[in-house]
Amino acid sequence: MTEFIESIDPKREAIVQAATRLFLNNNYRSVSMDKIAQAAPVSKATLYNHFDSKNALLAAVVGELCGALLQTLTQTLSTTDNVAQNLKKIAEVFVELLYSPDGLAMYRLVIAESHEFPELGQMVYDNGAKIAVAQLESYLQPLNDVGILSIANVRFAADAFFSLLKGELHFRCLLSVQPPPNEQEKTQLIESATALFLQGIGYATN
Amino acid sequence: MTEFIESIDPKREAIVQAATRLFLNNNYRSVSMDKIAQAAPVSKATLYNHFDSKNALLAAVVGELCGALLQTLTQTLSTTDNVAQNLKKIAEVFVELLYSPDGLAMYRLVIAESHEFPELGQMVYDNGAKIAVAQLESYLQPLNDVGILSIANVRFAADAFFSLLKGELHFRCLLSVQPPPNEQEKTQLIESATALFLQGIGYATN
DNA sequence: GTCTATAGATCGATAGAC
DNA sequence: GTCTATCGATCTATAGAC
Repeated sequence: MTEFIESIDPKREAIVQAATRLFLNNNYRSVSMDKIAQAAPVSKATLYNHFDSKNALLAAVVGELCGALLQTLTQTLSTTDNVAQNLKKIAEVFVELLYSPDGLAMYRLVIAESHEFPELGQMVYDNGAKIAVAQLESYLQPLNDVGILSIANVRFAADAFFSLLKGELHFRCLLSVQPPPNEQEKTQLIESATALFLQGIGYATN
Repeated sequence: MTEFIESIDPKREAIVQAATRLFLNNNYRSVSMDKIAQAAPVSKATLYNHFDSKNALLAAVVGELCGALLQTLTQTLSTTDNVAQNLKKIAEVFVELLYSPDGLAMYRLVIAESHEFPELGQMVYDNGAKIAVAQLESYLQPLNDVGILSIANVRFAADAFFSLLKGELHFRCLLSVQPPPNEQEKTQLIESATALFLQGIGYATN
């Protein structure tokens, strides 16, 4: 059995952290390598010793963000048999991620750059939405088989649940038209979305 | 009665058109004023004679795009009394806009820049999603009052319908993870979303 | 590996002739 | 209004000392 020892390079870590903060808080294009080096703080030569290019640094940043994202999404859930309760638990994790300042910033960052840098989009999708939808799908499928739910297309239904949670509110937040929702607004969103979804897939709440 | 005569400046028109094409096809930051002037084609001094800055040019571009957007969204609809049919008509217009190459590109452009340029987000929201949701809301409200529908929150329901149409598919397209849907896929999306929505708001299809 | 210093290109914006 | 030419700043990336 081989043992993997992650050697942690403190300079590299500092660079990635500084770059992450700058990329999320500002536009990728408006952040220069000088600013990143200054914020780390390291010299620019050191920066280029660890990362071949600015694009490579962005890939590393998004990669590490995806790691954290994946860890949050795959945390265990669903301990009760109550479908509505379990859906709300899933919703809470998702909504917390989606409307967090970093979550919104990552969304903006990746959407802006994925057109000229497709690997980014693939990475975020595979470690985010894809996992979430697959999890919900594998939760709904057996319930549908047994007849507790009556869903025509389970895959579409799983998509739909997250879409309802995203909603136009998420769009407004991305456009900086309104600030992220507070706890009360998030709870209300989850309630409304869950209710419409459950009725939409033929589950009678009571 | 005063008559307004729009004097059309061909140079200005050429600049806006060239800038629109470049901004939509590439990242705003990676498009230089030199490239825009070259594509128009005009000299850079002429460009700055018509627009004070690159940001002002972006505002003009997005403003004109919003004009076209608004015109498409406010086109008359709903001639039949069939709720499902009317929803599908609304959905068709919305989906066509949302997944068109220019629609996706505009989405990317505005999301990327609205954080450092909030007027952009406000403009697009006021002339796009806001109008669409308001229209659907004013269509659903009387039906709900009469009891044909049983919606707890009409505003949320209107939001929800467009969210279902957007769905994770839109996210994947934005991330360049998959190409925009073809006609068949769009029709299927509209069918699935409408069905789930109608059942979710308590409308019995038959 | 890490630093200082700088190359070489390109950026947004402007001056001055016509 | 439109052009050519260019300014000063800033960008990504690298060279060379230690």
